[in-house]
Amino acid sequence: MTDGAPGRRPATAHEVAKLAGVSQSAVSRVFTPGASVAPATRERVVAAASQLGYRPNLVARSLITRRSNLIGVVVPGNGNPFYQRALEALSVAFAKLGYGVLLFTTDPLANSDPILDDVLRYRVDALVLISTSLSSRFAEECVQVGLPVVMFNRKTDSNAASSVTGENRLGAELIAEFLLAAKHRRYAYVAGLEQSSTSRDREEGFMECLARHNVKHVERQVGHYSASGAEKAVRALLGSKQPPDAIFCANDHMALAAISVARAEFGLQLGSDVSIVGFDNIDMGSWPLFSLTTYSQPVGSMVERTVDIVARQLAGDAALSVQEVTCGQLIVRDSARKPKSGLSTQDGNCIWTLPQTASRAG
Amino acid sequence: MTDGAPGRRPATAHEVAKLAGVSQSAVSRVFTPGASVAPATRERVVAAASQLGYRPNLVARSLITRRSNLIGVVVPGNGNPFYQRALEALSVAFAKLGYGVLLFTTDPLANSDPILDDVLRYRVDALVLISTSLSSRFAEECVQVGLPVVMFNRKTDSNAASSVTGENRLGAELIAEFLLAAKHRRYAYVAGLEQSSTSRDREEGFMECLARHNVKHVERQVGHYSASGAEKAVRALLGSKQPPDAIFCANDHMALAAISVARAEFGLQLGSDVSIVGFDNIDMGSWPLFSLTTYSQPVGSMVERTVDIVARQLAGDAALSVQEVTCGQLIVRDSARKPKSGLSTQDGNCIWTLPQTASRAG
DNA sequence: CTGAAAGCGCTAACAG
DNA sequence: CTGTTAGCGCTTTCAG
Repeated sequence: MTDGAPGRRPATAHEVAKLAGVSQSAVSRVFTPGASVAPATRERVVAAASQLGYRPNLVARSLITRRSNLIGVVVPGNGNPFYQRALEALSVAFAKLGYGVLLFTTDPLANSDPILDDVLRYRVDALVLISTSLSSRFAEECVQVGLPVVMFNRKTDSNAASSVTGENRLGAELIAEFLLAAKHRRYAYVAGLEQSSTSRDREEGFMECLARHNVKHVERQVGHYSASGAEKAVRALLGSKQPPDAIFCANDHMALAAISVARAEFGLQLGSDVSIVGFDNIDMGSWPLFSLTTYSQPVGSMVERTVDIVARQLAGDAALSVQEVTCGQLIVRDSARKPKSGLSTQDGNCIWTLPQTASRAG
Repeated sequence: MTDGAPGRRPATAHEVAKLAGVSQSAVSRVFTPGASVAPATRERVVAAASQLGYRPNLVARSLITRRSNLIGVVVPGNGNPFYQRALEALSVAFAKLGYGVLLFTTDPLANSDPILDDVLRYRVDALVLISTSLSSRFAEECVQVGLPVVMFNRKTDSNAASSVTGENRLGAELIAEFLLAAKHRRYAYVAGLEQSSTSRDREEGFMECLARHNVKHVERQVGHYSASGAEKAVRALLGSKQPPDAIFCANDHMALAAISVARAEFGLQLGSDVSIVGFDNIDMGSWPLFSLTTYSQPVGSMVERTVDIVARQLAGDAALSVQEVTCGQLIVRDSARKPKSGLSTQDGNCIWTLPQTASRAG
């Protein structure tokens, strides 16, 4: 009832039409959402279609509508769980809107220029760049060709493409305030990738806030957003003569690796011997073993915003470029020493906000 | 030099032909790998093409070649790092062969039947099912329609579709032998999903081997392959009156969550108070904090095999259904107590093999 | 509401 | 080696 022969090629609208005794365009209409077809006709077509196992060929449809219904999504293949979640959510959200996700994984090591060609050849309707380290020229080239681009968790200097990011600067500042309030002595930052706008913004927020509070020296290492990079960075930090007692890692993935090293290799107690804070709030951070203090980036809303921007651009009624910032919170757990005040509870999480009394330079 | 107007639609072969003063088919040939074109012609076409920023429209090509150059990949959205790695590797490998990856994420909770429709509509050339819990009818339906299907890390009873799996049974048996050799007393298994062939095979291997050695009672919990599921399972296990001292989790993702709970909530010392073993050998298992003993599934070779099967099927010269098993090893770290003998080193890992003296029933 | 006709951009025989 | 001629399977006017 669903197919003819095993290996036969898929039924066409033409064949359905013949079987149903109608014209091929009638078949097309039945499978076009807004078209008007007589109930009787529709019924016969549907019957014939299901008998033949017919499904409209999206390729053919794309050719004429000039819409592939495909969204290209570019993800760096570095094992960051935050991207996994984002990708999962994007995929589900786009599917719900009838779009397919064409996945491109950038090898963090190799040159990823050919991806542009692939993307353009496949005629994707839009492109989502998940915080990848592609040259910023990339996005601009796409925009120039008229391809809507949304950068997820990243920005470029020129605001040619839209972007959805978390509160990188603000979050990092708050983390600095938080660590200061708990009276740490020696601070360190573990950067992601040097080219990454996200890592830079977080670093600036962190460093500048510390500077405002007269912290002169802040240790710095680069973790390349990878677990092994973070491990090395933290070994260097904690192995030095005057190890820091407060480490801010540019993202959770690195923060977890940092905790692993601090505990297992240096025998340190998190939250007392050393404080480690991350950024993202990935699921694993809440595992009792890590209990990571972190500034959250709400994947759900970020994905929502992203999908929304794409949808609006595709509908044609949107500005060409939007910069969205989604709000997060400082989620307090046990990986960092806690200040006396400023703590409260929200949605089952302990969060920290800057007490009124403290000064907050703009 | 790469484009005409900003928002204009992409150049067509026709336009390139006009500009180059050749026929449209000449343009087509220039962009077809094996075609014969006079050097002079090629040059003019290439020049015109680059001036117009022309790239062949894969959609149009697909329509006529009846090949979308798209491989559908279905992944369960449960945050398992093993799948993330597999997906990354598959994506890179297929890209290298000129295929795009169309991603489908199954919501572990929701019904995923509509995916079949999507997949078929997009006319993907082949389908890779990453150990998803889709009804086994799914794969069979695809095969019946003539769509090549490879199951990654999973099998169905009917061998209609090809599959690439690790040594589930053998690995689990070896784990049992390993735990027995280290003289544990009370054994437990944390299952994945009940429907999962992978979890069942591992359970069978584990249980039967223990039974052969006269272990009567083995505790059992279901972790649903999720971190939170595993946490619950382990709490139940370790919170009981007679907690097990040897726990085999159906995969690493759950094993890590289990370790987290055992250490942080029960204050247990891994490898002495309790032994936890996983399956997969994901990167995080080697983090010093976890130091997970596990049976490895080599993602690299599994992906290679998968891509190879797909490629062969697409080339037409392959058997319709192949069942491949890729070999792994028992990687010994510190999360489980070690036996006296059988340990050796390989590729920087400590591995365990069954000492000759012990009996090994078939 | 329905059918006929004209393509979407490209590949694949064919003659030349 | 090159141009001409048919379509691939579908959407979309346009008459009826």
